[in-house]
Amino acid sequence: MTDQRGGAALRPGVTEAITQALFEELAGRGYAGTSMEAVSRRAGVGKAALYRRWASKEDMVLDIIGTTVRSALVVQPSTGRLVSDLRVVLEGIRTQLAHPLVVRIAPGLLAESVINAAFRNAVWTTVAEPRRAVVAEILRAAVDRGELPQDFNFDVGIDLLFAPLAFRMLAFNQPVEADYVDSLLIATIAALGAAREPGR
Amino acid sequence: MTDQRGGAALRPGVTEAITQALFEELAGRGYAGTSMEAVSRRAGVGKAALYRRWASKEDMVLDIIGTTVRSALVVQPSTGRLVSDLRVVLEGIRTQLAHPLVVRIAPGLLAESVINAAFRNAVWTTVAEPRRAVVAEILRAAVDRGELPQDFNFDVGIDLLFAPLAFRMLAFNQPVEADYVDSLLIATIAALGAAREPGR
Amino acid sequence: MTDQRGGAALRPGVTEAITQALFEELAGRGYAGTSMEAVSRRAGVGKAALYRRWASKEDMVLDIIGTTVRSALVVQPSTGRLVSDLRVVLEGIRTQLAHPLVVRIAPGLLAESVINAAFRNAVWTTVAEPRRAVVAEILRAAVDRGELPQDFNFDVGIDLLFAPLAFRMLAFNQPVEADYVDSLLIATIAALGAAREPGR
Amino acid sequence: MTDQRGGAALRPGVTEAITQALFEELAGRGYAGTSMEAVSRRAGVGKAALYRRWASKEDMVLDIIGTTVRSALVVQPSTGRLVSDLRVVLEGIRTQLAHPLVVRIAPGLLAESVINAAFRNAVWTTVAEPRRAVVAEILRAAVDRGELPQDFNFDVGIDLLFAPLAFRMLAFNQPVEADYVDSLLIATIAALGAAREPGR
DNA sequence: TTCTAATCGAGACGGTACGTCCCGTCTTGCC
DNA sequence: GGCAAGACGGGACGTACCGTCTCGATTAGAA
Repeated sequence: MTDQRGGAALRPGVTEAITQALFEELAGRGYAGTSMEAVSRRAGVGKAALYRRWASKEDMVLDIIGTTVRSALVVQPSTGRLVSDLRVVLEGIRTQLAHPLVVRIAPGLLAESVINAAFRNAVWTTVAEPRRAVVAEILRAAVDRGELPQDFNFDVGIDLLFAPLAFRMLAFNQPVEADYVDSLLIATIAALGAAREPGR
Repeated sequence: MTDQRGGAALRPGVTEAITQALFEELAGRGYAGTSMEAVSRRAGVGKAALYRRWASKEDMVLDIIGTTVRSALVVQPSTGRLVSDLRVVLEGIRTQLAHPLVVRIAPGLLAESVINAAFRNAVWTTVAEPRRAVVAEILRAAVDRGELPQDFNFDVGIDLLFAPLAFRMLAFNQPVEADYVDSLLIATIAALGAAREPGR
Repeated sequence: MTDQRGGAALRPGVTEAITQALFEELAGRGYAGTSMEAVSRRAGVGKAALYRRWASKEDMVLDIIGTTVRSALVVQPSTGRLVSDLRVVLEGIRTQLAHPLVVRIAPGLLAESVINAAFRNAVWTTVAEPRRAVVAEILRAAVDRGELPQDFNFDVGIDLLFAPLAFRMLAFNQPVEADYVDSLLIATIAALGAAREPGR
Repeated sequence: MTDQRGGAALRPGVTEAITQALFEELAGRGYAGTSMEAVSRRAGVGKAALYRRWASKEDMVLDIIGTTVRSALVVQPSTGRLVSDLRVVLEGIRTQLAHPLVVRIAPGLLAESVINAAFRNAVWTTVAEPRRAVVAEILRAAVDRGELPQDFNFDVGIDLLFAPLAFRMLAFNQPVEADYVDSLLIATIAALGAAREPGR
């Protein structure tokens, strides 16, 4: 967003109205079905007010969603035991993905990120990376404690934890209950011990 | 497509030209960026020729892609050992997903299926289901041989095998080499023994 | 229409059905609004049946209408007096133009003839010319009898008789009663005596 | 055309470009052959720019042509003598109808007015009526001066003056020289004295 | 009677235009 | 200069006809 110089500043009330309208449109029509026209109409705002703030729909959505996602932090648990730490994280992820607004908005964003490189990078950076980092730290501590082998394969390990959950919930929109997470966790814990770097 | 009665039949050459053009458009612009207008233009065909065959873009893509996917069968391996059976299947999936045309077309289709229920069902039925069935049979045989526990959790198990691969390749477009499959396989095999029904 | 050799001849029943359908379409939608598609549909006939008989819509309409018009002959009156001869002709024209089918079809044909040279020539030849010829003969006889001057201007004279009637009824679709013809006739008779060749 | 309230006004330059393009299309292809698509293309303008100004082709043509025609006023002559007043008017009409642009555009408009009631009314109101009014006033003055009878039939009289000229030039596209007008005038003057109301 | 070729209906074919919608940009006039 | 409103050029939408072409299935004159 522009920082003002001589003239009038962007009015915050307008930005809020746009943000509100964007969420409603995304929830109701998905990312692809959301038009700048419709957002400006719903916000009771001129189209120029949108383009004055962001260069494109992509820009606007990444900015607004990014801000929201960054504020929904993932806690870094440290119970001292691998299984309970992971349970906290996975259950947190599941809860976030099951939130009604996320259920309706996230798939469209994933859809766009699948196609759109800029979008994908933004999603990876603001959504995936921080969550992977939390798990990476948990796993690193487990390696240090000897709960996991020294040549532990972090990529495969983290994928095994996140991918089933994310794929089920986002790509195929299937409801996932807490005991799926339990089963997943038990199985994955077993897997982690075997996940090693390929050229060992 | 209609089977004729008295009148003129849809000409196969035209259908072929459209199919060819559709693949090129999908590869070049993605599902969302593909327009009926552009397909008809590229195929050197009137727009009516498209609408005579399919009611909508969705219809057309699902029909043409569905036909192609159904013809790309997944072999049912039976080496008698769990690990080698799974390696065949996973490596087959990886190879299919790494095909240049699939790399460029599939993400857009996944994107649409994330948003569009009809699309999602079609993708689940023609793409996911048959591949999951192949793995389910392998796992069933392993249970029968005693390689896996009686209360083995098929859903979690199959997810563990497919999701990491699919999520990496489709959602985040990351290249996956054969040794990722190796690591994944080794880890997953260990996991499978622990994947049981929740209420055990 | 083709002369046959070995194969089948154009079936008269089909031609009749087309003729019937054409009149209905012309009456209902005008010349411009009449499509070959609609005619073939209404006639319960393939489009090819039309194009096998005529090269175009223009061709078809000129042929069918021309045949009908030629059969609606204008009688050549000879009462021996100018005024009564003209009254017979003008009243005949008025009656023809007032016929419900003519009211609904003729304007569209005039419309097309205004634009389309081939059409205009056909209308001039099959419709205007014979009627002008009848009046010309009446006027010629009147000149011979001394009722009109030797240097009588036939073009202007005939125009004066026909144009007001035709313009009112065809171009502006205004109803014309018999006493308009009376007034017109009385005035025109007076005019005719004064209609002479310009370079007299 | 709307008068603005809060938003953006229709830009006059665009309207001019459309007007220019419309005249060229009408002259080149006639009313029926003129498409909105072609006008927008020739004007270098989006189709929406047309539909923002007018609801349809009919609307657009009536508005643009009407404006032009209204600006081409007919002078009201008053030489004090019937024959010279009428000569001025008729010669003016002939000159207008002989203008190359009118020759190419007017017939198509007459054609449409023959078919289309709204069009016909507009043509009658903006084109015919004012010209008839001019002549009516001339004739009224002649009645007042005693040059024409008290029960003079204005309808027939005005028709006799205009119809031959208009029918020749518009319906049959025949060139009309000044001496045709002379002959017509002389004959018609004679007729006018005899044109009376039917039930006298 | 069989042959044979043009007829028939139906409708697919490549096009063009329709009138609408939305894109992202530009313009106007008020605050 | 921000703002609401909305016009701007552009392009895709799905539909309707255009005039031509392609089917099998009659149909009727010539052999």
